[in-house]
Amino acid sequence: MPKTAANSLNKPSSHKVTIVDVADHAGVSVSAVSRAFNAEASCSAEMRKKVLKSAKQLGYKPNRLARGLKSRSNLVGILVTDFENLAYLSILNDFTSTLQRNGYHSLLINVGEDMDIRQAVELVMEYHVDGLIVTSSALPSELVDICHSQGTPVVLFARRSLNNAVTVVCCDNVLAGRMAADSLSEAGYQKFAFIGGMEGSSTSIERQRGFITRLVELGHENWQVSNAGRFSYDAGFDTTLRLFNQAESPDALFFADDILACGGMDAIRHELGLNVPNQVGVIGMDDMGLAGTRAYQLSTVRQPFGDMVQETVSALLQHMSDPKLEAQEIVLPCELVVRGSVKA
Amino acid sequence: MPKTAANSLNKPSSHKVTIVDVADHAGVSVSAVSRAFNAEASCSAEMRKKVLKSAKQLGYKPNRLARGLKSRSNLVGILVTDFENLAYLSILNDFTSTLQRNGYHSLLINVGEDMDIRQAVELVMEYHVDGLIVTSSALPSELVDICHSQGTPVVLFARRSLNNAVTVVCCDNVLAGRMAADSLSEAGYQKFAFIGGMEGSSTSIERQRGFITRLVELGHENWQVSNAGRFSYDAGFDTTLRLFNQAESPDALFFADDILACGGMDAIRHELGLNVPNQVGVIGMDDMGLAGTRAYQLSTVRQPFGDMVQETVSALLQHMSDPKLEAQEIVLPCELVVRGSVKA
DNA sequence: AAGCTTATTGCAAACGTTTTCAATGAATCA
DNA sequence: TGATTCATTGAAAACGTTTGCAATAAGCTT
Repeated sequence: MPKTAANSLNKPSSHKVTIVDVADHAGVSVSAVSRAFNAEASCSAEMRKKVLKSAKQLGYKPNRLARGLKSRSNLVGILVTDFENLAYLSILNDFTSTLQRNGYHSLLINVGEDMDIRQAVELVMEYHVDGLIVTSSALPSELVDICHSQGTPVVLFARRSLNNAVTVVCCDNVLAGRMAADSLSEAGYQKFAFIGGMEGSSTSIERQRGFITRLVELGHENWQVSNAGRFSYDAGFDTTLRLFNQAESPDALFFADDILACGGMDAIRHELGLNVPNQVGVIGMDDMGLAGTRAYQLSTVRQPFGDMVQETVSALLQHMSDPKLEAQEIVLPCELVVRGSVKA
Repeated sequence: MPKTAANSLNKPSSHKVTIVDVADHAGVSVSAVSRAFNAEASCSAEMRKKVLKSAKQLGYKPNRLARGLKSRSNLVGILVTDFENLAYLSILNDFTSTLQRNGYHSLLINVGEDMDIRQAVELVMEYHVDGLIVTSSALPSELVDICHSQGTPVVLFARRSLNNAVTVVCCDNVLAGRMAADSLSEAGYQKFAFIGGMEGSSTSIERQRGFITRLVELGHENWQVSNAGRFSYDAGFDTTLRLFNQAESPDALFFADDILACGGMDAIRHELGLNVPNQVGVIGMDDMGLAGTRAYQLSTVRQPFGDMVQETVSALLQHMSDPKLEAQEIVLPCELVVRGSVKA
């Protein structure tokens, strides 16, 4: 006899047990049960004890959807575009665990081909999330307004905003570029190149600006800019190859991203047969795990992702508890990590 | 004057616009509006048109929490432990986008320090998810029962189960181990070692079993097993070093994971100064992006994660539309990817 | 043309919580 | 002791949907 999944009668609490079942069993009102489950509500210790006992006996678990209808959903939307950047795995790890530790849970939205940023925002609003985190992506101020009009706070992660009505957490990408320029210049390299990632990416543009500006300040005139089009190993590899096939090859490269830099280094070493760091100096950005391996020993400008996540969640929590808190811009410092890809 | 976020009156639809506002505006019943928004419901074309027009004018968006109270939430829980394995970024990318394409959204739960697997399952049930995906983790049959008793289908990803009441999608890890053994044996290596990942990980154990069993079948007697304790670069590096400091060093290594293998290769090349593949042969497992770089050129047993994700979602959707569909075990084939870390 | 199916609509009852309000009783103060 | 606060509780009204049921209208069949 094929048994259907839903009607097994093995457990004492067979089907769905609700708040009223608990109330009946404990001989108290529904409101009392509700209050027993909400720490901040007014409820005597003995009442709470009695209710929780009944709840445990019956196997009661509150329905978060129903709760969300009247109060908060405990859901936070996380909008992610950057599934190409390996650093995002650990970023997601940090976001989810930090949010969970604070009693919130992650509605992860993949904004890409099938879903643009505005659809994504509208979607999470339909789920009545208590807060929204937008990673590495511009957010039209019109969408910020939608969120604010519903009382939903938003924090932008790793992305500066033109719109100053929204809180952002990022690092100083311009400064990062300057640090790379200083480091390569000090090491004695002469012919510089910047290799950018995705076309129009604001982070890429800022890093480029800092890098070039600083080179000019230092009196260098031999520099060029190239664009890989994407943040990927292959793009870094190919673009670097193209760069060295031109009339004048550079001898110092700053890549907008570590994965680009790894691709570039492999092209330089294994395809062009040049020595890093003696013939060519290389600096990446982010300090993802791969950068520290013996195979690459990549010098890089470390982006403090861990701290950035903490700051982002913390800012979001603040905005949630105080809706009239005003937007702020939190800029964390980058750090140059010196390894073997630049001359001493 | 400090303006509170929620009471701006710039937009025609200032506060929350609900289904009854739309009904009033369109001059129809609430039920009609509901049906207009649910494709499968009985509703005339003109009615739907009229309703959608009003809805758009008022800026109405259905409340998914309220909907979830009576019917489905369109939420799928994804339980992840493996934030250390870089392959999971692309896996998450595939899961979220595939689910979205089918109208479902991802409640991503990080099961780790603060939240064990049973808390995670109970949590997603509180959100009344329509389905549950559990990645690389054992699921006690008691928890499977909880889900089934609520009518929530579950699919295990990349993990075989002792419990045959639950659908699983995985690859044949034993066969993977056998393929690695065949490849290293054919290349002429003599002294074999298997380096496992996390203690007790079923995938690690199965790969080891296949590897060793096949070696024995092929008549080899010189083999050993070591355990890195984790699936990480450093663990692979250190464990390999230890292995070569023993009396008899191996000349052929099969690692339970690509990242372990990369750590191991770096130890062999840069610390021990040995040549890969001439002095030592190395095979990894998964074929994550890093394996294909010029720096590593790692031969590996490819796990078809993309297909596995598709099969997982597809199986979940089937279970959701037909609750009495019985559990199945979907085993996808692995593939040996030959690169430069094994002699020709 | 009368009866029969079928598609469309509205009414009202869920769905499982939270929260306002008023009521009760205990405790504090003068 | 009587008046006053204060904490605790219950009743009932939301919260914004979906859906079973009955009613109506419209299209077919004979």
